[in-house]
Amino acid sequence: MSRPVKSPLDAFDHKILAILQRDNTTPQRTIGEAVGLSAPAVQRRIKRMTEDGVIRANVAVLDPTALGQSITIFVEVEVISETAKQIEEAKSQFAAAPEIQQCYYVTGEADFILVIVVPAMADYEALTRRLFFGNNNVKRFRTFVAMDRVKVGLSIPMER
Amino acid sequence: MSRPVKSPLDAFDHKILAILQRDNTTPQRTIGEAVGLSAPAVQRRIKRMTEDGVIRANVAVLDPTALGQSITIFVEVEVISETAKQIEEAKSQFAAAPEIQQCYYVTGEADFILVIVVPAMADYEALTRRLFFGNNNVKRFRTFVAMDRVKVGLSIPMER
DNA sequence: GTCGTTTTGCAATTTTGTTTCGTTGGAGCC
DNA sequence: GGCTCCAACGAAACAAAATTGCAAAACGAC
Repeated sequence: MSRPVKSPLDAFDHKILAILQRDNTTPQRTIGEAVGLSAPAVQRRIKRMTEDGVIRANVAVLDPTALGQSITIFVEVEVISETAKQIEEAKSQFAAAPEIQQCYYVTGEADFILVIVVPAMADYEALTRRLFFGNNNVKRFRTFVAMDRVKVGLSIPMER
Repeated sequence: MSRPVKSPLDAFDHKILAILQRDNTTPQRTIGEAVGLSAPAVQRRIKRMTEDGVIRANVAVLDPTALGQSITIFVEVEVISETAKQIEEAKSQFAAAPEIQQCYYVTGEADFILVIVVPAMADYEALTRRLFFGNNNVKRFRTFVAMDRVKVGLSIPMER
């Protein structure tokens, strides 16, 4: 972890972020016009927010079906022992699996919720054997197969 | 919507995509060196894949906590009637809510799984009133609050 | 009001993206 | 084989965007 020495974000920053999280290929000059700043000013703000960790990454979003990775699966995992050590172990194990796109540690009837993308059911089966059946701290897991990815994004709504 | 006339992706394309989905600010020249192509060749491939819809978007990933949107919530929704019309209605309703980042139509004990990000619990409560209690086709919903976003991404594993 | 700090805009520079164009390599055909 | 056609390539020229340096304006503290 680096050092997130956050300066507060003002209205300019919010507008810039709103644009970038929709399309980060937008030229700084265009952003500048949209928010009422010069291109260098925009650039400095982007740099600052990147260093502060407000902007975590700049990525291309791909279509899974175009890559033969057409199955999306949700899994609720319930563990047996919830000691700090065991939880950390589970977290790092889940984080390390490339098929696992998202992993959350949650309250409620489950302990972890995973979002998994695989080419075929056989791959998911192999994954369950490795991650769940091969882990004796996993009490139970429930699988949900996505029939339709109605909406997929990481965009954060920005009011103002 | 244009026409996604997909050409098959070769090994070069895969390598390029792998780089772009990790960091799409990587210069084309650098990508070219990494994959063994010239910058224009890389540029043409990126353009083609964008037109074909393989590359869906280019976005900045923001840190929700830096924006005061610190609560991530999962919801499993079960509906009463599963006619095509009702399902479509639910889909468009969920897709329209900005707080809902992801929505999947799934098989299993639930019908929909939602990933929601809100500033505070009060906002989620308001949302439940609007979306679930205000919709008489919703039979039941289960809420999971994320204590830790262990891993969050949309990166698709690319073998080869 | 004055000083010091911060942030800005402009202009010059550097880097990156894009287009042009001539060449190469392969598929299909005579 | 020899031929054309087509698709993709790379080198170089070109256009656009990002980045840097610097002086001026805006903001705060005193």
